[in-house]
Amino acid sequence: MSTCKIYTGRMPTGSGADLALLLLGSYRNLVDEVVDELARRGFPDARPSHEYAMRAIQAGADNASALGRSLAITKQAAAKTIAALTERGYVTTEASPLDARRRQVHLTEHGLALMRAGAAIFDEVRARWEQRLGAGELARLEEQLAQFVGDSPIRLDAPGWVARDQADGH
Amino acid sequence: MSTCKIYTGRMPTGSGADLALLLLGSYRNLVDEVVDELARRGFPDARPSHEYAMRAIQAGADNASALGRSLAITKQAAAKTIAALTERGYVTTEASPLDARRRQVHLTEHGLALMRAGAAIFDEVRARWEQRLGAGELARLEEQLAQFVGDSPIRLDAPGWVARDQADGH
DNA sequence: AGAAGTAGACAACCTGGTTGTCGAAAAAGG
DNA sequence: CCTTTTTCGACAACCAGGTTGTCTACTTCT
Repeated sequence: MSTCKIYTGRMPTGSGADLALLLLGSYRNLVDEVVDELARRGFPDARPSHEYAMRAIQAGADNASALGRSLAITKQAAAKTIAALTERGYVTTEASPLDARRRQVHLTEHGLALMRAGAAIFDEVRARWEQRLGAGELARLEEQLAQFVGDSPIRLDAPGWVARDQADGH
Repeated sequence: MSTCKIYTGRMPTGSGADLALLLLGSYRNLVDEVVDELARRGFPDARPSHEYAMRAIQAGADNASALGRSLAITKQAAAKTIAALTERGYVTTEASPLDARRRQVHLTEHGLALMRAGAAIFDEVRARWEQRLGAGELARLEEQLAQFVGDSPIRLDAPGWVARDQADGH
């Protein structure tokens, strides 16, 4: 509890570095909450990156190379992701009849269930934010953020943060 | 150029998952810009995590254990960070005269220069955002984000994203 | 003095990425 | 039709930034 914070609340709203911390912190809070709730609802091994990868698969990136392109990562990394998803039973692969090189990926029922649960929880959390801010305010915030994001592909090579409680070694 | 995007702009502002992507994307855009500019200004090996670690060091976390507590990571990870900073010449360590176990860390002139440059660039980017949004708007946005962050310590175990151009293997 | 706690080092490991190389299959083009 | 080029996926080695667990040296508390 006494972990002193790198950013100790209510800062004077001015420094660019703090703005970055605010953005990162908000993201983390949102995502951590979703991951925790997902674990509680029977998906203890779901990681943020899985969600995004499965979205891309659902949207048509049904093989390693395409998934890599879609996620702006290498096909090798994409293949690893697919392997992880397969291990956990969220997707299956099979040989493509059209192209003997391809291994075609698609979601299992379990995978679809994860996506439904994930989307629902995301929306719940967003609804809580909306309640705190007011509907118009949140929409405005999203619009403003969208301006900064522009049309740049969002790279989510953000890795390991599962928000496990940090118990310092022994 | 044809990397299809996971989030293709102007989304309808409603889904919680997209909100997460907006936050992450904004953060990445901001930080990538700073890292790039830092490289251009003579700090080609500066990583986002360095900035944050050095801030904590400057704020008094002048040994591995303290730095770990400050950053909410293990002391081992903190020691690795200190090693990386030392390698790059941003900090030096010396034995503490008061406590023979401790290795006291402090910033070098080069490290201070990095921090000055980093802060300046961060502020420049923020100023550009402010210009686009209007001063009041950005302040409001920051305030709203601060509400979501609350007083939770911001964990920045976000790792490897340096936004290097993704050239797919051969 | 002795017990308990803390600082840091070392080793092994994990995750989500990265190169680079390769063989097999498909597509393009003479 | 045969050759060249491209693409897909696999394998191996590596890296960054974390994690545990174990261990020794030093401090502090009683």
